[in-house]
Amino acid sequence: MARCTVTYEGRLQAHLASAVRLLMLKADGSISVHCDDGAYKPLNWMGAPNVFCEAGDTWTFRNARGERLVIRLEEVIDDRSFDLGEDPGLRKLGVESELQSLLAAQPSMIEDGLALVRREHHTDLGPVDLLCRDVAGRPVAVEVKRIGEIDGVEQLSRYLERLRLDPWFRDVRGILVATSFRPQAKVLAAERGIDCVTVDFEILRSGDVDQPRLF
Amino acid sequence: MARCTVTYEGRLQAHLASAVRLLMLKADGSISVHCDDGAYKPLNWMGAPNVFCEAGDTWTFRNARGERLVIRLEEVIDDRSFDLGEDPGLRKLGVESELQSLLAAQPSMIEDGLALVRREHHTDLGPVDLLCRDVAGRPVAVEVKRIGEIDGVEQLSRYLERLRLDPWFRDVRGILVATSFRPQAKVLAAERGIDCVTVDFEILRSGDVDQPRLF
DNA sequence: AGGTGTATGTCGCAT
DNA sequence: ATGCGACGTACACCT
Repeated sequence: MARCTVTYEGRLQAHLASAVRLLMLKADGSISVHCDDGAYKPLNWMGAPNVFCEAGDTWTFRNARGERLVIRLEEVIDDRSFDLGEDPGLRKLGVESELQSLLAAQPSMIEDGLALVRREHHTDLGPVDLLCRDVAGRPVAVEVKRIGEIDGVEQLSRYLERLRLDPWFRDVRGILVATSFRPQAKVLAAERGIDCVTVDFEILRSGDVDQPRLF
Repeated sequence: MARCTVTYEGRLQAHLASAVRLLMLKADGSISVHCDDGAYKPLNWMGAPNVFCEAGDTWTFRNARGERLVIRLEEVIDDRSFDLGEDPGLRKLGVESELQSLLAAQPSMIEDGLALVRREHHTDLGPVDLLCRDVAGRPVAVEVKRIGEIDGVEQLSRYLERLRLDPWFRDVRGILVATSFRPQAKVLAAERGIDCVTVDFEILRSGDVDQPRLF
């Protein structure tokens, strides 16, 4: 805890005038500067790896990209150090990768009779989440999102455009699957001839045999 | 500083097994949980505003979106409180807004004879950064980015598509201006008939009369 | 090292 | 409240 000024020069220039702030120096060599508002973002920071240089009351951190963080300490109010040890880390459920594997195991939840051909099918522009075949034998590119937004429509559009250059996928159609949709995404999807399908995590999990449990 | 377990349920489910961590409670009521790695992201957090409930060794934070963060304290190692006061805040230079105003003041830096018609011209799909007219009198939509990426091309494409529905802008062309470009962005821009122009902050600032200075 | 996609992104601004 | 774009986005993953 210290009264300090902070200067960052790198992707932009930033300056913090003198005030009392929390300086957090971590085991990996990273540094962050926090004020008394905002849970998530530090005011300023420098990630690891960086080169630390102490000169009098001035701390300088430099990284490989030529960025520089300079902290001038005017008054150290409190200085404490703790040994935290290794952290077991965060276990997460309900992210896009889980959604994708649940849907890969039960593609008929997307559309009646839909069959999985391949997961993460590679195109020049990136991977198609699920490549399927519908009940009529027509190829279907499925893009999976937690939330259906305009970017997801654009992404699937690019994949479809690229796939259709291949005679095998000339008549491929697209489905955007998500747990919820923004209105604008639905509008754009309709314009592009892409179907939007809403799915539910609970229902998908209840239909899958070996579902993980957190608690 | 405390040995604790943490559970979050909201946009996803997350769980942290028992370990020693830094719990940061700020003046705005926000809470964040930090381990000994990573300058930027907390392991878990709940922003303000939220409702705090203390019951024995268990802290619960709830927000309006129905998200819930539960911290179970197993051992408090250190508990300190500091008054930081108001922070003067971060002053920044070199962000997109500065780039846009520099270019608005000197549109000829984008292309010879280019003249500004309007900044932030509104379309149904969002604002066009700079609406201009070229030396031949043809309308030009300019999208300004610090870094030219594929998203910027998509964004400008959407604006152009929408503008061209208006007879006044039937023959509008697009220019993406940035201080640097990703190769993929240039490829997609070429496909879409969009020009890419690279500019330099230093040169733009030197051509502008009242440029701000941080230090 | 560079490109791409995800995120409990956050944050600010306009509607 | 929601939509939308910027951010030193960070971060994991892949080539």
